[in-house]
Amino acid sequence: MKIGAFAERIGLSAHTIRYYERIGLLPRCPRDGGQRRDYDASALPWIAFLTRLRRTGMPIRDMVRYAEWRAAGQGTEAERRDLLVRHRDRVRAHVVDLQACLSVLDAKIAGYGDPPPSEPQHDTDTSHRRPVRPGIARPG
Amino acid sequence: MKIGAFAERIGLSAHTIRYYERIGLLPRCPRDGGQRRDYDASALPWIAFLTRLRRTGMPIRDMVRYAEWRAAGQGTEAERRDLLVRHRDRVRAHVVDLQACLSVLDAKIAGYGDPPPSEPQHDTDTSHRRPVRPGIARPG
DNA sequence: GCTTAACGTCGAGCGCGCTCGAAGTCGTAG
DNA sequence: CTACGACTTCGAGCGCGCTCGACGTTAAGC
Repeated sequence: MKIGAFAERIGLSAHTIRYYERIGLLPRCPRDGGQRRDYDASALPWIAFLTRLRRTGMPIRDMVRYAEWRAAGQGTEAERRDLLVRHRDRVRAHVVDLQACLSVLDAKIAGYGDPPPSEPQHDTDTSHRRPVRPGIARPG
Repeated sequence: MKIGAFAERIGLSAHTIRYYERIGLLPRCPRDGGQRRDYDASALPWIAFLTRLRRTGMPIRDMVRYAEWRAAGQGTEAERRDLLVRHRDRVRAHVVDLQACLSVLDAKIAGYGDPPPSEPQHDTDTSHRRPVRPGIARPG
């Protein structure tokens, strides 16, 4: 599988994949005839895990450390585990914070009242909505 | 309250506060004797809300749009509400994704097994931990 | 009056995570 | 044989959200 098809499959650009290989996130991949990258499905789980680390906000330098430990093989399990545990704890705290922010957002939105039905809604059943009360002016 | 004290109180740098004012996130604040910014507590709720928008990942350009609508006053409630609703929906989706990633992380960490008790733990009660099973080698 | 620290404006710079373009190589379709 | 498009390496550039430094002014304490 060439890098273009692979990129499309995993939802990254070919540029990004080469960049990841360059900085050591991805191991040097096998080449066909010595030049062009040729991927197979065995690379997918690792990349999927990497993208999860990214989406959860792990800095790339930490991902690189993890990748180095992984490449080093046995003897690095404790470090890898610690890194993941610390990351998980940060992510958990972040989720808690986001949820708190969400309730603030909900309150703010409720303070603006229901939207005017100027455009017909796709969902025409409004029976579940709370009655319209004109919003009281607030700071913000 | 001068900008230094204010900055310390809200947890932003004076540089950042001036930057926020420059780009229109904060209204031009009253000056003492025409020059130096003089804040009072009435600015706090708005800044707190702004920092929540930031922490939840709203781009600054959207925050500026919101701030402009807020400054424009009445007649912009629908726009403000829509912006917040769209943002809230993105944040909700993000939280869902983070939670999914967290369970992957948990599984990965579990795959490394319990950490070796080389350092004495602060929590010496280990009765709640699952029994030690040597980790099975896995990719990653 | 003098020192000093906090303030002011302005614009440049930084760290991050890509993103892109240039310029060349290769393999296959027509 | 030719054209094309996907690949290669390399290094520069970008968008974001600050962050900082230079340099001048000003108010407060001694």
